[in-house]
Amino acid sequence: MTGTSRRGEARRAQVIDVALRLFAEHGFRGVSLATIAQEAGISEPGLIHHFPTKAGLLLAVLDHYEAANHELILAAREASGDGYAAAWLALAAQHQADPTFIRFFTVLAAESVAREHPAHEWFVERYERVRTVISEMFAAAQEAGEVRPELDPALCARQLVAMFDGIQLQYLLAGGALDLVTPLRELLASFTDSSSRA
Amino acid sequence: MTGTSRRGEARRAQVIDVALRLFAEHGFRGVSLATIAQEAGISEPGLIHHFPTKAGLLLAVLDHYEAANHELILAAREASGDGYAAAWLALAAQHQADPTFIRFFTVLAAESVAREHPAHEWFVERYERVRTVISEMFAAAQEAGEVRPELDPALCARQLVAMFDGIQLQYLLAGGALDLVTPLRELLASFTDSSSRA
DNA sequence: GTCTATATAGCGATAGAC
DNA sequence: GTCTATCGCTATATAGAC
Repeated sequence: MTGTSRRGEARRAQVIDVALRLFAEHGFRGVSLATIAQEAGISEPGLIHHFPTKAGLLLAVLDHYEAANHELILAAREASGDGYAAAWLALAAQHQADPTFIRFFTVLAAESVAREHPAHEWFVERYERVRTVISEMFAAAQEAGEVRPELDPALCARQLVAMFDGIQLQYLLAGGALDLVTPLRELLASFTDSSSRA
Repeated sequence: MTGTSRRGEARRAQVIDVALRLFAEHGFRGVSLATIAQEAGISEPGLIHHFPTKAGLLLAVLDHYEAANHELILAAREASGDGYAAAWLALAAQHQADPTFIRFFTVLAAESVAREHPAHEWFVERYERVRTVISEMFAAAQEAGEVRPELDPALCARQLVAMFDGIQLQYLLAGGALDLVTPLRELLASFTDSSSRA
């Protein structure tokens, strides 16, 4: 929005970091710019200087952490050899250790169901994109014989994403006293081989 | 809160009905008492007379429709003979036809993740209760040979609830252009018999 | 039991000095 | 690029007449 001085960039990054946590804890409507500014150690007009509107700030946070999440997935996939499933489970475990991420996306996704919500279009497009990517991943895995041939990759993708989101909600409402990984691992196991389900 | 005159009861029911729709469309924080009063054809202080606080109104709506949902489940179970799975699928199909219900619970559940949210405790207890009930249902079905013996009923319950919630979120963000029932039917089928998965 | 009128506070955003 | 000061709006809730 403004210049790209080193100090300005640092400020922006700091604000985005604080905004992630506060949006995650209280939702978009539940937190004020005054609170964000205060927690970031900046005045309210100072914050507005970097992010002219509250909606713009939210979209900046969404873009920033969606990119960060994408890098986590790529890294997890690299680390786990080439198993598509292991990468997702590693991602789930990582988010369980630091729930700010899933808290943010769980709360904001549901809030954005309202058509007038500033992130509505963002989340509509995000879910279409995620379903497509994962569906293609399942199709490739099926081709490689890692997924049972009678399954529909698109349906598997919808199921995996749904259980991921739903189990995160349960995790958050249970105050973290719940395992994120096991339900997903069992679902993925059911995609590969019926006899491998524990 | 006040007397229980017939007219008063009708007003309360009317307000609860309108509040369900508005909370579903905009969330708790996204709608004002003025809007609810206007849509219900009542003045704002008139509404406050019946429901002294906005939080109290929300809890009244939650209790009312949780009870209604419980009756739907019992009716669906009655109608579908005694199959536990068919009842859940019938319920999903019914909510797909009129999404107000799932919209309300999806939006409010995520919003209530914030600890200061007026419905936080309500949803924490609700999910514990739901998981317990469904877990017992799976255990009974397992005893009857309808669920594979090596599965953990509690884990199946968490998975079913999670996929239910997650698929509802996708349904809402896709503007209703998605099937709610199929992903759930496939999951339930994987619980009973591995060869029945399409 | 329902209304008009109003209290009180917090919100996002702007104007203009430095 | 950051500040002080403030605008205009909307929110929940209350007081008191009818």
